[in-house]
Amino acid sequence: MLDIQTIREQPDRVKQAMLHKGEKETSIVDELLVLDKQWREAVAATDRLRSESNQKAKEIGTLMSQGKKAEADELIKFTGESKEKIKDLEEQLQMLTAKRDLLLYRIPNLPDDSVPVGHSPEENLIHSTWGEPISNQEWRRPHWELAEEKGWLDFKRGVKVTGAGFPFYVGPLARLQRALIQFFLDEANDAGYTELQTPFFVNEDSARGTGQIPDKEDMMYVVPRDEFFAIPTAEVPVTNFHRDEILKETDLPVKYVAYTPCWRREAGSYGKEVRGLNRLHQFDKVELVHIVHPSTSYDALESLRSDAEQLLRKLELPYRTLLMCTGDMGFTQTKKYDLEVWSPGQKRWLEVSSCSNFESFQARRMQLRFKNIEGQIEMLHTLNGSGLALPRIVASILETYQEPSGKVLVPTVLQPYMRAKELS
RNA sequence: GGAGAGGUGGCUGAGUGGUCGAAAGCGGCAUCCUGCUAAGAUGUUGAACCCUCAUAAGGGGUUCCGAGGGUUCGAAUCCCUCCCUCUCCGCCA
Repeated sequence: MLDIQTIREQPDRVKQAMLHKGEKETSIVDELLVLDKQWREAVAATDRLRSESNQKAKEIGTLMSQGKKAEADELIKFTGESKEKIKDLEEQLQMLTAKRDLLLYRIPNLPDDSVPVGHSPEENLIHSTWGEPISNQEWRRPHWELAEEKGWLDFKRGVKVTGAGFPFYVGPLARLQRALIQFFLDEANDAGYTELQTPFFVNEDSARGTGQIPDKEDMMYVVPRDEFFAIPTAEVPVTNFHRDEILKETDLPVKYVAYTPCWRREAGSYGKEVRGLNRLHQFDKVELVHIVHPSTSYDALESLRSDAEQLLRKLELPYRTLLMCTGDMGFTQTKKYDLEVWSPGQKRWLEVSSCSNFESFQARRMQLRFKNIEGQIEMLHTLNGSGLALPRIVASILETYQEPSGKVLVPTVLQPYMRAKELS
């Protein structure tokens, strides 16, 4: 959610940003400003009347204690009448607030000036590439073929037990995942992140805090009986950790890492894109979150990206980093990098991390603030990025470390965790 | 899951219908004092929103005593629903 102040003062800048983010209409900005004006007038009117009524109610108390019943009765008549009026005004105000907020929630975050303007994925900027993507090796098989043949991945039983998109990882592959999680967490700890183990279910307030509801409600699994949501990413519990809190400036920056499973309904996904481990309903992910002083959030974004990139480098998996253009980066971000790992068996890039700055967009919604050295209260900036999402890393390892014989080697950094040099 | 108790400001904790945004203590901050590892004195000290205003300082107003409703001219105080905490029982890794 944007600061209403920004919209009041720079409506044209907001409209421009909306167009750059691919919105077709900017008229809601004007609608919002009209409503905002009405809302403020209504607030003023309500407050004035209430003030008057409060004043009189106090006098009644005094008069009563002095035994001046007749005078008190007259005032009671007056306050009794204003009570009705206040009720009407309050109803009006509530309606205006709801309408205003509805529009406010529909206005996207403003892209940073360093973000390329564009409307399609083709306009994303290739920020950098690392390693040599393997091509011309037709013998390399996609991970699902190899892994199912070896019995390391069991989709069929996953379907039997739960449904599509809930595979079993068996033996070496289960251990590879555990090794990756451990490796990612250890690296993050070394880089100064505080590890959190979080709830895997959250309540409605938390889902709203990070913006999963109202608009992305359909992505989450719901536990109706207890009104919980299965988390679609650790971002939800981790960022909500400090919801409604005022941190001290001296505590900043705050950096968290958390491993969690993630559940996503992924309604509407199908076909080649979702083969094998490419897209699942349940997957594991290690998530990095920064909560920082507003003046440092863009430096934090670079450091977050670099932390995630280091993991791929240590795993020796060729990857590229994209700077997402305005139209491809989503509603809540001001700047976003995607990390894509090369999948030589599928001959395509797979997104394994997405590092974003939200500035105060999430923080405002969550009332996540800090008290600065002068004692004033300001919104914090939040950032997050995957470090990293497991299934596509596993896919890429199965294809990159594959040998013509079908043997799969273990990346050097994982060998101590796996206590083995190859998967078997 | 059953029975009981309770949820007040950064913390402890008073307050059971009117002058209570809330006593007191602790903590924090500021100043002063003291030459000794910290003590004392004085003052100050919650948040959100609206208006005023030079996007200053300051001022005015409204709301917030777990959350949401209700009763009342008036609610931290009374009633209802929900959430949470504690104690006992039950169950359980």
